[in-house]
Amino acid sequence: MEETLGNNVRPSTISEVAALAGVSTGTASKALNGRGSLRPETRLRVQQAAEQLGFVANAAARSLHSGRTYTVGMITTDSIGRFSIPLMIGAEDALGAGQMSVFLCDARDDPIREQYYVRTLLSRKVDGIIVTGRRTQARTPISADLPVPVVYAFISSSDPQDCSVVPDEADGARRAIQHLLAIGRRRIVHVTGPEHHHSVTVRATAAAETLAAEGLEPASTTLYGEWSEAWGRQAAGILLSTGADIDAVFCGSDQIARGVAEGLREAGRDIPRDVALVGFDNWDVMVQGSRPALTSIDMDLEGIGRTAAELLLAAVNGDPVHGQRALPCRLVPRASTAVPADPGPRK
Amino acid sequence: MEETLGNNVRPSTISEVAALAGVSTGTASKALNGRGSLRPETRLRVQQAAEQLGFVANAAARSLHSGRTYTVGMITTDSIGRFSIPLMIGAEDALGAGQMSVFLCDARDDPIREQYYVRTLLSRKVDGIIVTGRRTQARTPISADLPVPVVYAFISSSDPQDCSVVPDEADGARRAIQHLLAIGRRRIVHVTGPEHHHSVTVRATAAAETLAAEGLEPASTTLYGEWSEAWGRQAAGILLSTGADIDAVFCGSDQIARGVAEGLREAGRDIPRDVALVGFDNWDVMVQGSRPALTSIDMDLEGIGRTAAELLLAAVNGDPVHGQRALPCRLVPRASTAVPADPGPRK
DNA sequence: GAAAATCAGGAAAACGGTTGCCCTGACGCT
DNA sequence: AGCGTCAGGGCAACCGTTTTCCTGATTTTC
Repeated sequence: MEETLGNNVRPSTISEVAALAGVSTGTASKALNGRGSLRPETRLRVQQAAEQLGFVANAAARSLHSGRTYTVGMITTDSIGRFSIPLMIGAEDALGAGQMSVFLCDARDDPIREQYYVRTLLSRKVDGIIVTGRRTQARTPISADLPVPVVYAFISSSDPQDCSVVPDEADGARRAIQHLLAIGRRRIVHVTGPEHHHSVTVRATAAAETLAAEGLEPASTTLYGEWSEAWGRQAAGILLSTGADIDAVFCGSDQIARGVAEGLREAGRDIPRDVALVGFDNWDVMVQGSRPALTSIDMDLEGIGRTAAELLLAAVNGDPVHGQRALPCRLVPRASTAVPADPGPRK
Repeated sequence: MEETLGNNVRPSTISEVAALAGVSTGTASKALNGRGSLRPETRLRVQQAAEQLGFVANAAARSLHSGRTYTVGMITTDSIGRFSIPLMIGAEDALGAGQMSVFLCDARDDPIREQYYVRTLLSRKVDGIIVTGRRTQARTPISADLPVPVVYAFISSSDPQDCSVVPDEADGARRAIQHLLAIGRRRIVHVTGPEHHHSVTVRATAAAETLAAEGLEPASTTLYGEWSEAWGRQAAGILLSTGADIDAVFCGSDQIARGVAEGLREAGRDIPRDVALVGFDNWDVMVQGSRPALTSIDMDLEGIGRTAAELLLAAVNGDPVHGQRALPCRLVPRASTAVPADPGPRK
């Protein structure tokens, strides 16, 4: 009863195909791979036999001979999270198109686990490894002298010789400020995350420089806090209570921006009329849930994943790229910076 | 310059190890795997040679012989999303502990892609396949008569003989209602997602039945809408304008609950004093961002992923389990149902 | 001290597929 | 008729590892 259904359940081998087609295994192989010189009729006969048996070549056996596995490992250093997913999607996209399969390894920020995974991946003879993680800050390389190419995505390697693909966060901050300037705001303040976070300092610095380049000063000292909505609400309170004269806030994350939006709105400030707001990350659920919808900076994580995968493929094919590549960000305009004069953000 | 660093870069084979240790490859294999009868001294010599060369056994060659690859495929039917991640983490957890590696396949809801991936996985001779997806609704099996076991996680297969692990959503709804009853609420209404969504009907039915079992009727007809905060806010407006006399709302998702919370709060209603609120999903960013923090139903997605992986491992080891397994939900109490009398939710 | 038992390790055959080389036979040419 | 050419397809080596079988050598046993 159990297995009444199964007929072609047992995977068949090329010798069975060959036998059915009445040829040798070598000939069968050539027929299926379009090699050698065979009569079209023979080729067809083998193909039909393979079809009939549901034959699928054993990748292990094949790779044993070719040395290539068409497989890569993807190590995410901290648990698979909001940032890792788009990166993985992007990478998987580019690799899948290249007929590669992906080994998923979640190292959970544990170096031991990570080394274990590297070892496993090497035993599986992956053609390459992609390392991703939550923070853009540089990390120590996963291992020196690996027999396969490695590309870091989002996270970067502290070894400048390693290939890393990261978002140009300074570019993102610059775009945010320039956008606010473009809609006529001049009294701009920056509310962001923890002061010692790499992304925070990069973005804050770029924001300040962009203002300075226009001969402007921040409307208030930059507010550092946590990556949370609660901090955003608190920051709004601070801005209101100090009576700072502001007409725009650039936030270090969408969550913070959403908190700021709530805080300001509840105090009767209109967004964007009184205060325009720009977030960072372009996290759909935050930018859409916020009232009004948030203008935000998109780091194009999927693009980063895709680029990393493409560079890895290039390296696998003997064209290694060294050093860090920073990909530009994109500003996505929404209601929180839609000025009255403007009929609204373009679709 | 390029490769000055690499010394042990080329992966070494067991015959190199054997040569270095002065034994045959067979003996080297035995030494490294603890097989056969060898002099301790010989064993050690081989191990040191392997260490020195950084030898890692080629998994392809090994699996060619053993027939096992210690590899499973994980197909996520719709794009890797909020639901798939915890599932994947759970599965990866259970599999990693079992020394298995995971092939990640994102089929993006495309049947063609899915079949392509199944084929690829079979060619890679995975020991089994886990299928996950966003909806809990049953789906057609990925393929009939596969030579390897398949387990569905979160999503379920329409073939009752297939092994599926799903959340017991009715149980979740029951817990939500019982919790509200336990804190003394009697005039309860259900606000949820699209009427024809499988999860929606299951939860709504269970909620109504639980109320009925207590001899209660819903305080208002169930409100069906979208899975969004905006709909939650709108629903709050409807409840307020119809003047329904309610003291609790059970929502079909945390996003809806958050919207309801905002809507009610802005109308001056106090949560939980006037109206208690329970969400569904226990999505951290929503339950924490909401004011007050949301009591929610947790489907234990990680547990589902883990269980699915465990069942798959069992099947791989010759202990197949058929049919559907529904895992209970868990209510996570937070401020939105913390009644004044109660000193607050237990940590 | 010889036969038997035990131990250590080597040789070789798998696993499944690919590929270079070689053989065979048909055909065309002189 | 005899030779060369070439298409078609078989043979066998090889990829890296495991495992079975087997052979010497050593130890045990009577």
